[in-house]
Amino acid sequence: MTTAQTFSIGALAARSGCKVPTIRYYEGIGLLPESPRTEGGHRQYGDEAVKRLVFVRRSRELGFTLQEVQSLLELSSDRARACAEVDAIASHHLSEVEHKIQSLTAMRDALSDLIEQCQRTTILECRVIDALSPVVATSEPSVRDAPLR
Amino acid sequence: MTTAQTFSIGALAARSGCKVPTIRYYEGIGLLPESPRTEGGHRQYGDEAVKRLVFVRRSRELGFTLQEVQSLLELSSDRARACAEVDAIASHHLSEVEHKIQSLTAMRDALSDLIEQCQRTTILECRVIDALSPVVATSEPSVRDAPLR
DNA sequence: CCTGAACCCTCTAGCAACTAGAGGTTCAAG
DNA sequence: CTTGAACCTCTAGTTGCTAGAGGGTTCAGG
Repeated sequence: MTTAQTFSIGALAARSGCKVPTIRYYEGIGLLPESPRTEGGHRQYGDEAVKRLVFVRRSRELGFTLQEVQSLLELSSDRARACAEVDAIASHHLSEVEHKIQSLTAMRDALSDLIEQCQRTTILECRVIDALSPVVATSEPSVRDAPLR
Repeated sequence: MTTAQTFSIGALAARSGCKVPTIRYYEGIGLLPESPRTEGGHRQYGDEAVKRLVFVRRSRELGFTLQEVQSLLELSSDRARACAEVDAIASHHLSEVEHKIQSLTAMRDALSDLIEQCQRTTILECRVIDALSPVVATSEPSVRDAPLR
């Protein structure tokens, strides 16, 4: 007899690997459906909730935004549908991740260069501070044109 | 005669590469000192402000938090001080950056594996959805123990 | 001197994705 | 029945800005 078991939000948290407040938060923003309640108002869950929540957690671990997770969840429920949209979301996300890796790598290289050069003496000679400190034209607004943004 | 020139927040933005609201925000949180004002209440800046702001912008580009930037600014003003603290901040930040790179790289690898495996058919066979969807024990709370947090 | 455009002002609210806390209620074991 | 753990809601905080409303100032041209 595998009767449909229900369990509390704490148990769901333990089974899914999410924290209790996070689950409530997800429900609040509509990522999880509102659960049935006990008479006293406590949330009750079943195995479906665990599945959905683990799906969310894994997606989050891969760096998908909650918006993307929402879309993935919707798409995943329609099993006959073409998975091109899933692919599009994943590919787009992949390129964002790659972009982040690139800028972090650039940061890392710049930082380690700086740190290496620093001879651990005084601020006066610190390469780190040096590199951050700009040399400003003594008075006239000559740099006015630079369209930095 | 290089008289001390003053200029508006817009000009400071142009010279520093920061946006106007960002400058006001920095002032609001105490990262920049309150500037003098014109009679009408407009902020007035000089070259010092440009230096400080470019320092901030460069630090931000290297990924330092505003807290860290604050500390770096304070340290940098004391030119006789040992730069060990600067080094500590930078090194700590470097290790955080490296850590982020690692987790993003792991994400990237997992994602590109998934996407590669997906044969662009239907959701039913989509590897991406597969990988995200958990296989849950049919009823009993057997996984209860996992102390994930 | 006056007008009008371009700039400036403050204040509030919003984003992502939670986390923390206050203050109160329910559940389940003993 | 009592107790303490777990649950409830609600608000506010985090980071680093950005956007908007609703207004005031500045300054060059006429």
